[in-house]
Amino acid sequence: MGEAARTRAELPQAERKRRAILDAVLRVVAEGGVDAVTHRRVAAEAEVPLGSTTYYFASREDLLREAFRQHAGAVYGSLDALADELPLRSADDLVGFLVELVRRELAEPAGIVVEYELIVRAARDLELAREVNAYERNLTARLAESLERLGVAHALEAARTLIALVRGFELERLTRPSVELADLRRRLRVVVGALTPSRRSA
Amino acid sequence: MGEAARTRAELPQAERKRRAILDAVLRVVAEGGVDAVTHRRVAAEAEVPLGSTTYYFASREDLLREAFRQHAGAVYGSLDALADELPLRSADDLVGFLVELVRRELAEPAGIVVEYELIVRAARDLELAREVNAYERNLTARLAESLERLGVAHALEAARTLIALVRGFELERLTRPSVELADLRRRLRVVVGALTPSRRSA
DNA sequence: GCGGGAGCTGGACGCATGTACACAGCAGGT
DNA sequence: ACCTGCTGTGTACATGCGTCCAGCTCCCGC
Repeated sequence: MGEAARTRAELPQAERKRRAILDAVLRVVAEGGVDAVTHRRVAAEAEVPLGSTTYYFASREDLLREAFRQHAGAVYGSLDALADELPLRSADDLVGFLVELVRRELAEPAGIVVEYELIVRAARDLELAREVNAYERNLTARLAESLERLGVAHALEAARTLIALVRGFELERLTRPSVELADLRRRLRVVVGALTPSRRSA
Repeated sequence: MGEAARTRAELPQAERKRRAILDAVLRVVAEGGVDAVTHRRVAAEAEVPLGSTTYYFASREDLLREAFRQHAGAVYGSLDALADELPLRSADDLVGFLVELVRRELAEPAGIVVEYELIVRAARDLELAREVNAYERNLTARLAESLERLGVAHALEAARTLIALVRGFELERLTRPSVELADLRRRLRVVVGALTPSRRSA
């Protein structure tokens, strides 16, 4: 083994502890917002000693940044899973895909709160903004690729439009849980209809 | 005078101080986020004694809620002002109106940060959520009324779609200031085109 | 002009926080 | 078998917080 693996199976365990801490951060953010992320609270939530949070992460900012990265990874995972389940063959598939994606996110609202909580914070934290940007670019690129395969013109711009629409919906729902997915579906149908030239409304 | 006006011109002065404190809260939120809103920081920013913030407002939540109400009032004001300047006579006017509205908001980015910062917080604060909801309903109703005058079908739903789109754009811009208003204009044109039946794309 | 009381203030208190650091525990080398 | 050095931990400290409240200031009523 190289120099990195100092003791028998040490690094894997350290990595597991790191993950546990980051998961705890995400749970705390979902429950109490970014403000609630304190070393003590996170350590208690992750059931690790107080010193661990400062030992594994340089600062509170570092903690939040890495936690967002972890969240992003989880989102990529569910995106891939959904893409396997619902292949995109037409514009109608696209609407269904996006609605189902949001439906799953809403089933576990922690992720949504985390995402917006950290996006807003990123407006004041340059490093976090970098992380968020990478995430956004990734999402946009994935969607744009699908759109291109569907023959949508200006795929990148169209992807941004759709994401903005979904974001606006989720934001709306954050404070008004009565908004239904059917509303999102209707909006998406209108916009997707306008984006795909082959489809007629009447 | 009635029982309310205890001393000569006392209430006006008290009201002025209240406003000064709320303005200070908005500035602090814009600069450092909701976390940064502490009695000491706000008092310093408003140049009032420390005790004033607890004297005039029951709690930190109360402070934030009322500050949001103040922000909402300011937005209504600029909406009215803009409506006087740019009367809506066609769908093209609508796109121009919304873009100009966002342009003015971006010119003073504090308002945008405040809005999203507090919306996200409202996900965990029921009272604040009530306030935010009233604001959203007001905005939506105003826009819907204009849409109806333009002959747009399902005006309320269309208004929500447009607002979601704008929100998504502003959120995007929060972490990627390079996004241009021209992008928003293009997106709005597509969507408004789809919403207004009388207009053809080609 | 002055007594009284309401509006207002700022210092003090108890508490939670981030961080630093002295030390424990363990594994490998000798 | 001991030494060595590193990973990981819990305690201690300074700081900054929200809140409380004793008392000051100021102005009306007399």
